[in-house]
Amino acid sequence: MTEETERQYLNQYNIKDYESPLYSVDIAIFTLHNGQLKVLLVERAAHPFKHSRALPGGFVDLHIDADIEATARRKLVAKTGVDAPLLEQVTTVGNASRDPRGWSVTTLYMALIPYAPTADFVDTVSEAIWCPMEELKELSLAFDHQLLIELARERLKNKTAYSVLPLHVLERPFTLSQLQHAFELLMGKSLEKKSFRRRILNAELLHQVGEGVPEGGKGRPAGLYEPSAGSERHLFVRVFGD
Amino acid sequence: MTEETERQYLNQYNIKDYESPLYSVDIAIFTLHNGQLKVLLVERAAHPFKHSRALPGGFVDLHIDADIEATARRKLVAKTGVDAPLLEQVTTVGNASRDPRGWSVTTLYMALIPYAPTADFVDTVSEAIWCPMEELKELSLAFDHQLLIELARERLKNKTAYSVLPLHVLERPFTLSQLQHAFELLMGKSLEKKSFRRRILNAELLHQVGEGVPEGGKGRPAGLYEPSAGSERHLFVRVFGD
DNA sequence: CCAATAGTGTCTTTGAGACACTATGAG
DNA sequence: CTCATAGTGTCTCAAAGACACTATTGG
Repeated sequence: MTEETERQYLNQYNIKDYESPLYSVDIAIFTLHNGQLKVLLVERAAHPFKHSRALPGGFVDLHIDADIEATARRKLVAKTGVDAPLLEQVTTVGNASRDPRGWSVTTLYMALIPYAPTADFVDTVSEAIWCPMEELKELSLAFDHQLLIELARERLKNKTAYSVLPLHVLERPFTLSQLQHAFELLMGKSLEKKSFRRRILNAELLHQVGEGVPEGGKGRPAGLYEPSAGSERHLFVRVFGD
Repeated sequence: MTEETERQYLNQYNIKDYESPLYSVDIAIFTLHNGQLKVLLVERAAHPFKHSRALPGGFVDLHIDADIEATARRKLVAKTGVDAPLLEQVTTVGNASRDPRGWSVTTLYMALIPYAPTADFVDTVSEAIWCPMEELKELSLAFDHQLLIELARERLKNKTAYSVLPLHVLERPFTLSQLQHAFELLMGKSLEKKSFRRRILNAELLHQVGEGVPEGGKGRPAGLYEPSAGSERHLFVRVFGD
């Protein structure tokens, strides 16, 4: 019995000889603006679902991308101009029915960035819009992107309860009230002021960098804070907000 | 300007026209046996890495699998005969270098099952072995499977600290001492007996179903417990073991 | 003064850590 | 009795919830 060597096998191997699912990477980019949680949607330029709204995403470029996170980052930078944000893999969804072209798999990432108008980074206004999460249900999105957004939203909510994820949506410096507000929007519930401040300050994640004006120009000036180095990765041993 | 319709586009679409990464599903199956955490390894029957040890896994069967979890479950059942276990997606790894055939993506699942000898479910003993995690470092595994196992191991450790995941590796019924031992092996640290029992019993996840003999035939008989319906999904608000 | 926002004092409750203690069986 | 394993009593400590209180600004 002659055994094929691995070298021989690789020489004659051709990926196109096998039936393989479509593989793509999608990214749910969140921000806060005007007291609302918003997600970035683009208009699809090609079939299928041409002209429908969808999450930014697409196929891996085998020649440019070193890994799938690079694919996600490439899409993120193209639509927002932001690099070095919070970018995190959420999950991978793959089945026979999510894409009319056939069996399809997508790895979903989520990103969290401070608000910036999309107009600065895309050619046409309609190409990318910040959609408030509250208006999402009314839209009909391409593929299963409505589901993907829900999955990312869930992760956002859960992780906010035991991390300092919301730091990533604020411009620096920020006040503790602004930070609490960000937590409340991401968690979808209001938090007790004293408990919140005790938790954040006791963890020694922030350092004060001065005083600023209060929200809306009225009231006592608030302390301004910035995260200390590495503090964005802090995890609490207890979830917050009961 | 004539616009192609979506129907026309789909009719002439052919997935093989595009360069796409390889896509596979791998699964790290864990169990406890003889006081050790073990992971199931199989011997690869084909190139690349023919005859190397690897995680069970492989390509999606587009005609059989409804979704990627079905692919993972199919592999799990084939190697262990176990269905309806804990089966959970860990992460997806994809890059240009992990497979000698080219750009490759794999979605990693992990499963947790009570111990059963592999011989009952595979044709040859060498086809599947339970490898103690302590002996893993010395082995040279196919692809990046050493890394994949580490990722699954990390998830196991983290999730054990805020869930009741270890319930899935025990035969029913079990004693609280056995359960604590399972927790300790999965977390890789010893736990304080009183704290452990208080935590588990206060959560009302178990019901007692009698008394059994103690470990090793000596000492006071222990209460025997089974999980109540749905309790496997309980999450604590506080991580255990500091 | 008032309104508005920022920030504190302090009591209660929950649940983990430590660790010594008691309980029940086999020999 | 002793040894081994199962299970409890109870004190301390960390941190969240509740909520009333004080502080600092603009008008």
